[in-house]
Amino acid sequence: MPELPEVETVRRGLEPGLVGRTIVDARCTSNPKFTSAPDALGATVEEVNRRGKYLLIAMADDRELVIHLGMTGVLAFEIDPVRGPHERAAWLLDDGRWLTFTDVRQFGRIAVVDAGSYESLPTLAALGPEPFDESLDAEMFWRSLRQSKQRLKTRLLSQRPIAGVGNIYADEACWAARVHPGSRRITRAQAAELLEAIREALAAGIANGGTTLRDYRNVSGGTGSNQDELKCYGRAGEPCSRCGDLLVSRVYDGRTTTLCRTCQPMR
DNA sequence: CGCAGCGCCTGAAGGC
DNA sequence: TGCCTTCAGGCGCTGC
Repeated sequence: MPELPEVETVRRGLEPGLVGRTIVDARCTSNPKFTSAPDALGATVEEVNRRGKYLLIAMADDRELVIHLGMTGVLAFEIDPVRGPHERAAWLLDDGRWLTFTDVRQFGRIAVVDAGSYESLPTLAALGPEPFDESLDAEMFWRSLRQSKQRLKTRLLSQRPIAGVGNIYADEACWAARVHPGSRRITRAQAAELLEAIREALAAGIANGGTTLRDYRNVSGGTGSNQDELKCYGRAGEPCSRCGDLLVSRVYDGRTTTLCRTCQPMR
């Protein structure tokens, strides 16, 4: 499930091959989530940017090609792509290569919008600050968390307090910061610890080329290695590497959550 | 307006 | 072996 580190890895892989290229052909399937892909036809790519989990491909006509990978979206450069059953869209570049978008579960999304106009993508329009934005400090983060009565985990996944955190990195960061993901109120000090833990977890994810549990691939088809470094996510039933107590699994607002009851007390 | 709940979607895995 | 059920989960949408 691509979260910020996976999307950033994809962004870095796309950038050198995409900037300066003009889109000369395009195709898509009939699922409305992907039918905007051909709207980028004729445009020249100026920048490959990212906000949270969204790829924002800036084009010379002041529009943006927005791509969200959803759960199983994979972008790849290919010379002569086999149009497999899961290909949802593809763009032919003026150097003869195709950029293909495959997405088994079709949770991804493609949109072409006027630059910065995100009304059709409400989560992007209301996205919180980038994790590595220096103007985001612990006080601001704590205030944003406090604004809501939602559980901490749910609030993090809303993308409002901070952009780009999904289920994996939320569990990892809460574990590292010793805060309970089901908590509805955390202290200023806990928020400071959590912000630092989120930054460390995401930075590690990027450094390791992302987390590949099943579907995630970079644009070269390779896997990441961060799955080998996870301390909490997906390890329910195994001993906590910090205290030895068994990690447990909970469901909060429909999201499976792993935590250590000893290291992460509710208060 | 905030937020809980649901639906989308398919393949893997587990139960019988 | 094969059928059926459950699960994974980000985000958009609906309705309270």
